[in-house]
Amino acid sequence: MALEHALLVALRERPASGLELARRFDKSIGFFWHATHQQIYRVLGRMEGDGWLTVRTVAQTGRPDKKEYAVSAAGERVLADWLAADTPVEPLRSELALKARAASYGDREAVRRQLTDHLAEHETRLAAYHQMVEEQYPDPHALTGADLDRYLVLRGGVRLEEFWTGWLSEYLEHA
Amino acid sequence: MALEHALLVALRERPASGLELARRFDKSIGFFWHATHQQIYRVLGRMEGDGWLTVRTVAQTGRPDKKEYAVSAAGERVLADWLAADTPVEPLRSELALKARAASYGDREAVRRQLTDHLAEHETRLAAYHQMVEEQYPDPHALTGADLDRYLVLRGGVRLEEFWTGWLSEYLEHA
DNA sequence: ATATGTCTTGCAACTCGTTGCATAGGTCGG
DNA sequence: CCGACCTATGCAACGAGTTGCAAGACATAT
Repeated sequence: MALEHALLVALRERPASGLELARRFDKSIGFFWHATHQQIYRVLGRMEGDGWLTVRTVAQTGRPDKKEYAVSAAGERVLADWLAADTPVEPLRSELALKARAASYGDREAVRRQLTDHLAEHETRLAAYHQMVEEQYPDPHALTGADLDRYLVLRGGVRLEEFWTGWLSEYLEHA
Repeated sequence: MALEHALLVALRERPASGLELARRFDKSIGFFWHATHQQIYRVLGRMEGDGWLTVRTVAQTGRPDKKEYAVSAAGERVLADWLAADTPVEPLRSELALKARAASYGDREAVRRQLTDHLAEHETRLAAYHQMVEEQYPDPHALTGADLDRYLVLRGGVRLEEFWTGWLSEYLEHA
């Protein structure tokens, strides 16, 4: 029930088409959210039907038309209501942690290999996030408002990758 | 598609009934997994039908009978195969991070309040995990095999809560 | 002009998970 | 005995999310 809100946030930052949103969800917003294009299209349609969004067809040169969505006044209210509502502490699910716990019931070396692969992947992401911080936020102390929020969430992405690399390193070192 | 495997792990550690599993999933295994009892009952039934589990009805004093499930030989094979299979890096979803990013589109103070609540909750969990480490693993260096795995996953729980408390503190301090 | 590719949107079927309710056995207090 | 409550299992309906496929618009190359 929260993809709607993720889309409202993304469209509030900048109006976009379904495919553009799908791409954006693989990037900045994607640190803490993810969605496939089908899911996005379906929900966009429902939100438009509910009057939360306005659409306009945009002709493009060399490409098919696109439908650009923007947040309506009603959508703004939905967004504000959601922001004010309590947020449950989300339950976690990590298949990898489950495998780490169960390693002795199968091929322990195979499990180690997967943890090693994930460690490399999270190290790559961590480096990418660090680069984003350097390039996009050279002077964090000067930030305010939405820019500061986005920077601090990116910091959360950095910290999350540090959690993964730290824990996986600890496991691989001791087990 | 992985709740099956979580149940195999839990039942491999110790045979149990549906309700006992539901309770266990709120505790140790629950650091990195979660499931409701309905979901558990349904999947247990399917797994039994697939021959992954064996059942025996256990009479209890002062309570209704329970159906105690255990992993069959076929279930052992499924478990081993799963442990050897690649694990995709799981996409993350955090409604709270989304709200942090969107704070300027609504009542910023209300968002801060939620982050503060979550910070308190994660500090509580962190303290509980630390206590578990002290009580259950007084001498980590002596651990091996499945015990060591369980300890290291609990360490992951500690590190994850440290991520949350660290990030939320940073956000609240600067935004 | 035809084939190939890619951008954009979308449908249909399926699995997974949650919520609300139901049923049955058993305890304990009044 | 009756009502309230706990344990244990389960059904039905719904919503959310994924996967596979399709179709139309436009571009480029052969």
